Amino acid sequence: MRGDALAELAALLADRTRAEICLALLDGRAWTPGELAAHARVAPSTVSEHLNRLVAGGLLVRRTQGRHRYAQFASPGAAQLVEDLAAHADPAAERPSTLRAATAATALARGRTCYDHLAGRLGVGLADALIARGLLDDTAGFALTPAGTAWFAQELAFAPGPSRRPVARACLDWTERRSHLAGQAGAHLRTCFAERGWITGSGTGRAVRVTPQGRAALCDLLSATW
Amino acid sequence: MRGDALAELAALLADRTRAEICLALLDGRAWTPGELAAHARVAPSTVSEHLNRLVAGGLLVRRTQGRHRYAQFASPGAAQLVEDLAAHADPAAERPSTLRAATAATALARGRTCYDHLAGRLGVGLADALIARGLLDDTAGFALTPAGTAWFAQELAFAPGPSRRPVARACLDWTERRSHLAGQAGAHLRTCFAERGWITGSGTGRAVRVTPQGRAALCDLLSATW
DNA sequence: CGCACCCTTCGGCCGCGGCCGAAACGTCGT
DNA sequence: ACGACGTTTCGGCCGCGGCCGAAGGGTGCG
Repeated sequence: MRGDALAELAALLADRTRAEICLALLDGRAWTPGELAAHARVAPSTVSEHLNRLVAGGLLVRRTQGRHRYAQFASPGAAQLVEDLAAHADPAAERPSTLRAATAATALARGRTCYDHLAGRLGVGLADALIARGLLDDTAGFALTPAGTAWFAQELAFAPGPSRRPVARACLDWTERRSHLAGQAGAHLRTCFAERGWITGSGTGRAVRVTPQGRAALCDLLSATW
Repeated sequence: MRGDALAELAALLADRTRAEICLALLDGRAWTPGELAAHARVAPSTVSEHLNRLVAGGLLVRRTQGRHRYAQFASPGAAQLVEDLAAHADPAAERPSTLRAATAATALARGRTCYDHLAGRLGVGLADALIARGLLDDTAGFALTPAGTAWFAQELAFAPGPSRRPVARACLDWTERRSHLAGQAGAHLRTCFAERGWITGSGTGRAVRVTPQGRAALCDLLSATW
């Protein structure tokens, strides 16, 4: 293979600010340019240019939502690459990872929060189940069907608030590469499930675990199994 | 962790010439600056500076031998890092690797030639066995003991040639991170073993396999098992 | 012992690229 | 519709770093 390709890829991470950005993104969240600028202590315009390069290089993708343009990893492989490099660059930070991060990573992949809603395999699985039952329409983004609106109201006591925030919205999942449910309905799932004791935050991070009661309830409610 | 460390590591590979060097070194051989300069099409002085950076960064180590100063990877982990990056930079080149390179890599780690002598676990194991039997002295580099000289002459029909090349020399092994036997005696082991049918070159590369007869003979000769 | 060769260090040139501020664009909220 | 805000593009500055050629060691060979 040509060295140019390798050098080009490495150059993406060979800048302090871009490295800082990728390290921040390693938490799996999607960050806005403004957040990243504050985090890396540079001007927003600078971050914008860096994001352009990282996207062009295939490491990141952008998702535009209102006046925000979130950035996140393009693939688990890209994130993995950054993690490998970071581990080699700072072996000390790897130590606590060896066992803990491995389980933490699988826990995050299993289920986690994404801002205020549920993501990971749990989030994607929920969305799949809702679609399969005809409660969620995924033909153009995500939208609750009439049956879905009724179901949310009856089963989960959900009534859309007056906010302009969309009721249902598709949110691309980093680990699963598929969409999970965000928006008011997505946020309601999280709070409602937590109130009913169906899910618990496991550990300090954003990982989420389904309780035995939750497993039974969800199985009953959606014919879904976790 | 700080982004600086990650950026610094990535910067090592973020240059076309350095990337070319590392890619060349991926074959496990130790290259001279001159060879690398010809390979990368730059002046020797340029390569020299690049090697300085790569060594300072911990990716490479140098081994000086006569008027040559060979460069090779500092550790299997460093080589792995470059391979990971290269695979991500050029996924097409990865395809033939998936199965073949995996087995090839283990084959190389098991036994291979290093210029004209034996390396890998095979080479390191041979050196260990010779030391254990008091035939090879490793207190200051490698040197044949009187018993070793007699043993090489009797068992392997080895007589040192008139060349100025040292009879025994330690050669740092890339995969094993320990020394194997080079020099006239090391080269003789290889040719003699091959003549007797104890080893065969497996495949097109530099991988070497011990034949069943070789296994028995070596076990008999050195109480060593491969 | 001296020549030839390999490699390194040094000095200088040049271009790439990161940084910022100003200005343009689009979205949200009133 | 208008102002506020988040983001991007553009222009310009500056410094880092890759490149080479020349000069200076160290090693091997005759």
